[in-house]
Parts: sequence; C-alpha cells; structure tokens
Amino acid sequence: MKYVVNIFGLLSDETRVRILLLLQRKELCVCQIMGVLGISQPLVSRNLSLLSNADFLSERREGKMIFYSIKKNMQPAWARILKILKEELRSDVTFKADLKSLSDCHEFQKKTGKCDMETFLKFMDKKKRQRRKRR
Amino acid sequence: MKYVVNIFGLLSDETRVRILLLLQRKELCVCQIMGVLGISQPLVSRNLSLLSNADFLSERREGKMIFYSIKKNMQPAWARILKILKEELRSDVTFKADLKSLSDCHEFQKKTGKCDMETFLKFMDKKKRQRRKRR
DNA sequence: ATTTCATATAAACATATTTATATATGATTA
DNA sequence: TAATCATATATAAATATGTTTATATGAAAT
Repeated sequence: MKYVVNIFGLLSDETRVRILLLLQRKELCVCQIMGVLGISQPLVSRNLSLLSNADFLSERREGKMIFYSIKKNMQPAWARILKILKEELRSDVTFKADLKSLSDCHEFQKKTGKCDMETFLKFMDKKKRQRRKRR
Repeated sequence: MKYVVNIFGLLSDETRVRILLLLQRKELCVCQIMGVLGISQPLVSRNLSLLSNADFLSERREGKMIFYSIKKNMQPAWARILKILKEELRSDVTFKADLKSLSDCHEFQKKTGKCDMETFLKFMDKKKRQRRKRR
C-alpha cells in the first residue's frame, strides 16, 4: 500500500504536476523547465529525480543537456491517472500560463539557438512585462 | 490546480486510503472503523472529516451513530481514481487484513448487537491472538 | 588540462501534516 | 435533567515535506 500512497504523494505537489503536464507536451531539459516555470534549478532537478525514481520519466542526454520526457510504457495505472490529471487541468490558469511560457521558450531558442539560463530568464521577464503592458 | 493537488494529497495517506477502501465495501460508523483499522477515534474522525470536506463521503445519522459511505455522484474524475486505487490494491496485504477485521467486526455486532468501543476492541484483540496461535 | 556550462546532491531552514491529548457537543437513556 | 455514549473539534508535540543556499559532478570547449 505504501508504494501506491507514495505515488499519490508525488502528485500532490504543484511543482511536480506542472512539470508532468509540460512534459506531456514535449520533452524538455532542466534549464527549459526552470525558465518556463520560473523556479530554481536545484528545485527542478530534485523534482525530476523524484519523478524519475517513481518511473514516470525517461532521460536522454544530448551534449551537456539532459532531456526528460514522460516514460513510454509507464505502469498502466499511473498512465491512467496522468490522463485524468491532464483532462482535469486542461483549462487550469497556471497550466495555460505555463504553456504560454513554453512557447516563449521555443521562440527564444529559435532566435538564439541557446539554452543559456541567464539570458533566457531575462528574455522571459521581458516577455511578461510586455504582456502586462498590453492589458 | 491547488484543488486537484490537494485531492492527491488526501489520497497520499495510508489511513485515508484504508478508510476509503473499507467504505467501498460497506457503510461504516466511526467506532467500526476504529475497531477494524485499530486506530484512535479522533484520528478516524479527523480523516473522515477531511474526506467529507473533499466530497468523497456521505453521512447518515442513526441514533448516536453516524454512518459514512462513499458518496454517490462523486466528481467523475475522483470516482475514476478511486476505481484505479481499488484495482491497484485488490491484493494488498494491509487491505486484505482490514477486510478480515471487517468481517470479525460484523460477527461481533451480530452476537452483541452493539457498537461499544471498549468491548469491541477487546473482541478484536482476542480474535487476532487466536489467529496468531493457529499458525 | 583548465574552464565553462548543465545538472545533481547535501545541508539547513521553513512550512505543512499527522498524531495524541484534552475538551466539547449532540443524541439517547435512566 | 442527569448521565452516558458516539462523535467532533482545538491544540500542541512530533514528524514529514518542500525550498533554498551552497557545493559537487560530469560533459564539452578552449
């Protein structure tokens, strides 16, 4: 029973859920996740490792970067739960904002071809300020 | 998102999961649950109220006792999750032991017609000791 | 090799949750 | 209306969890 209960514990944290929802769209590296979610690098790493240990994620190295994605052939029960999570949060405010950030992130990477955290975060800030002005 | 994450938080506790699984079999009052799970009355009450507030349970008063059951017409998403939980824990050791205790509880109540905590817990203890001997 | 960049880990701190104890309430019975 | 039984609530102590800060690792480039 403890195993099952721990899985629910993993899903009872906003940061981890946000990461899972993002990864359901596209594989991402640590620095992309930090930029998109606006959280510290160690926090991203920590939660990725928790999710990885629970067999939710696959990793793939590409040079210096490690790309994380939702694991294919995950335990069926958890896959079903992820599906429910996704459906339930389809129109969630935080999630929609994260998706917007994600597309900004892609824009940044197309322009610069980089995954440099500092520059990226500045770029994201600028984007957010611009969006605020437009209102 | 917080709402959803809190629901998972509720399901990330062994006591609450045990209660939910029991109630999926049959409606029960607080003292039955304490007897079956072997936990204190305030702990049962506290967790029942958490589950109730999250709209997982219905209550029904019968004299002094309040009977709790899984709510009909629960939010479909959570009903689906409960179903997964049930399937996943079908052969769980703790759950099976709880079911055994539950049937002892019914035996006790048939014999005595009571829901008296003290006597009940003694009866349960005796049962458990007998079972240990038989091995 | 040394430096740099992306990521991981560990220790310290803050916060939230769980559990136990004590007390209160509401329904029944004497 | 006392007294008692089943349950609820408040709160404090113990425990677990999340987050940050600081530090380490490991791959690539210079």
